[in-house]
Amino acid sequence: MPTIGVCEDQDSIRTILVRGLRQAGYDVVVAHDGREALKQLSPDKDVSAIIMDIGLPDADGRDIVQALKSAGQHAPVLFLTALDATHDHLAGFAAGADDYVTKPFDLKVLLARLDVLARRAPARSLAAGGLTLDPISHSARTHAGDTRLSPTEFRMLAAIASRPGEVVRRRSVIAAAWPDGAIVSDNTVDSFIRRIRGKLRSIDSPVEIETIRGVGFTLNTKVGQG
Amino acid sequence: MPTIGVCEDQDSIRTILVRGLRQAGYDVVVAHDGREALKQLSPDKDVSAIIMDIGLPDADGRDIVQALKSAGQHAPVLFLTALDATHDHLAGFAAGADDYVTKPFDLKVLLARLDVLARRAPARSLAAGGLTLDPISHSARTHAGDTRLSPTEFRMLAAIASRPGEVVRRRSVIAAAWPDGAIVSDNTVDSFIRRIRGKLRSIDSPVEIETIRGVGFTLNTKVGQG
DNA sequence: CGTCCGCGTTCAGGAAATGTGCAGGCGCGG
DNA sequence: CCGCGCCTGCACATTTCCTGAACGCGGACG
Repeated sequence: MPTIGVCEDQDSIRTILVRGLRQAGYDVVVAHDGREALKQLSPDKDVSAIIMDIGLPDADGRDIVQALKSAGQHAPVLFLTALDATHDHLAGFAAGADDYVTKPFDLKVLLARLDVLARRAPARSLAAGGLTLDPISHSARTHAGDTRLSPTEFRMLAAIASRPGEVVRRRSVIAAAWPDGAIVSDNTVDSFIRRIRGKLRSIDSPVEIETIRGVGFTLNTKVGQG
Repeated sequence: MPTIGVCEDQDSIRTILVRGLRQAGYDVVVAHDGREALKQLSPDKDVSAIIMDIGLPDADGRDIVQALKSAGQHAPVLFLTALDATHDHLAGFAAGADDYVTKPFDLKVLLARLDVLARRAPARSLAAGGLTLDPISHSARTHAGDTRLSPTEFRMLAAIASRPGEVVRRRSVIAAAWPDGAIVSDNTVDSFIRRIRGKLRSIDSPVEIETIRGVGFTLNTKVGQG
């Protein structure tokens, strides 16, 4: 579920990275050069960490990182580069690196280092109108307490709560909560919605799931509450 | 003035570290072995980061770190060791490392990495209250007594207890308790969890291992207890 | 050399949580 | 007033986990 940004111009390395990250369960945003990185990794993009090459064709990766940071992108950065000298390391950290790995690199070790960075990043708890979702423990919390959701329940609720006010179609809910291509009857979705509603009620949630007949669901703040 | 904890048994290296750190403007707390580290770096000591050797004379540095973390010491940890193999790196990160540097090392680079760690505010308050792990004797202690754990049992418990409140995935548990690449059936993990639970019960532990179905395990304070 | 014991592993059975979907009724919208 | 879509309560299948026990391997020990 967490997303990693990758900026690397060499095809072979980029492929290894992307494949490894996906296999490890990350979503990946890819950029092939600095220009693209500035767009793909802009501060509004929600990435947990960034892997940045230094020797890009159109810019110095360190400059890109500094530009991103000054623009407000605070995700931790891991430089991945062939530059191994002491002053290269120091320059990398001076540019705002959170980690610095030299090529050739060990994919497993890189993933472990990335885990550390992603874990450090402020827990991306999804909050909407007094309801807080904790993706780590699969739980939902309000002022009145918290409740644990099953994996499927949590994915469904997260899909709906991540777009408060908007209407989320049944298709979207299914796509978010079930593996690709899964065949799920509408009735099953309804069943889950019912259970989630029950759990939200049990913790006196200030928001509720509203049904948009014939379309899908939406998250609404309850009347008479905050 | 930030303080750095250093645990290293080799005189030459320890001297270089301490001198370099002092010159860089840090206060330094020194330990020569695991036993001393447990005292000098206890959770009430306010250190910004810890440099830990793995090959200590009286214990494994990784076990020391996990014991410290389960006791509530959440300062970031940098392992400094001669163990360079992939599985050594992975074992280090599985044990809760925030960085991992191999000897021989470049002092300037190490200081730069330390800067990155020390800059981060850990801001954790949770502790596995009432349960103390002793990495030297591989035992767990409460007010009611103590019990010995097998090496695997201890590493599993340490992995879970070193992150109180967080959910530790099965994968992480396996990564922390078994060598890299080991094929461990879920059933085996369950079996160990059961034995650990039994031992915790036998010493009337105020905390217990709770399973998060489909995800992993977490350390919880028992209801009705402190 | 044989025995015992600690340790890691595995199995079978059952319990519990979760995923799925039926049947019937209610209510919204036309 | 009708029909479809949604809600509810329930039953069933499946997955995941717990329990109790046993096995094999190796080291310690006599």
